[in-house]
Amino acid sequence: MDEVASAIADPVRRDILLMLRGTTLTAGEIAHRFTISRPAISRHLRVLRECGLVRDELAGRRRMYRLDAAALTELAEWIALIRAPADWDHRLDALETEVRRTRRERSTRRTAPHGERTEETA
Amino acid sequence: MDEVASAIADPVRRDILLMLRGTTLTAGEIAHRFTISRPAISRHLRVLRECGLVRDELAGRRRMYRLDAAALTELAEWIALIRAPADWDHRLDALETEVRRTRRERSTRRTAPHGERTEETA
DNA sequence: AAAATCCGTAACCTATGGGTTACGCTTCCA
DNA sequence: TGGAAGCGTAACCCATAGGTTACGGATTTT
Repeated sequence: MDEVASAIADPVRRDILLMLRGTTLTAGEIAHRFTISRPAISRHLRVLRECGLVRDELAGRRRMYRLDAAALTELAEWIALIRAPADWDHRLDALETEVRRTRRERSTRRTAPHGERTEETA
Repeated sequence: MDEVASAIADPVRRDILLMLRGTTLTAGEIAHRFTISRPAISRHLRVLRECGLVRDELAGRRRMYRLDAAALTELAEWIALIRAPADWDHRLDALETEVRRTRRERSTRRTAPHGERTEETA
């Protein structure tokens, strides 16, 4: 967990992770979006690799990178543990509201996966 | 956000935050639970103070420390953003179930669920 | 086959982090 | 009122992080 936390403590690495959401990019494509040197990016990528936040795959002379968000789970759970005691009830209310709103929004934008359950009362 | 992330990247500081859940402790009480020197703990506490994860208050010749979990919000939201795309619908289902279950459990265990429901921004 | 491309590694420098011991300032107490 | 208690700070040491330039090893292209 130490490694993951210190990995995302760097703004460059956070930006890399953000730009990998949904896509896969080559090392060169990533490096090209920063002003710092390419070797610096290469080492950032190594840090992300070694803590599991990123997976790489050789494709010819290029190397494709993709996000692996599962590496964040442990840290997310620790943060949840710390945040839990504070203002529990209020946050649960807000959370349920948000969950309902987000799912409703998604099921109208896409095709509804399973039955409609938007009218249940708590 | 950099500061918060790098603060919780250290296991000693994570332990300090954990032991501050729910209580307030003096610097001495905290230091006494570790094997490393007291000045080292003092500096860890300073790091936590300066990034807002901890609040301190002088009480005579002692200094009381308490957790301030709000400092984790920004980082938690960033992590949520990264984790969001994966398995979105399924997690929303599970989340709503858990929210409902947890709140029901809490309102039966305690006296009343907040007689007044204040304005919800949703 | 030779050259260009893609990308990691090595060597180097400086800044920062975390530990230690020594010290100093308040505050309590006998 | 003098000494002990509680804590932060300073000075110091060593390891690590992050940047740079120079280099090397595959793969593609011409």
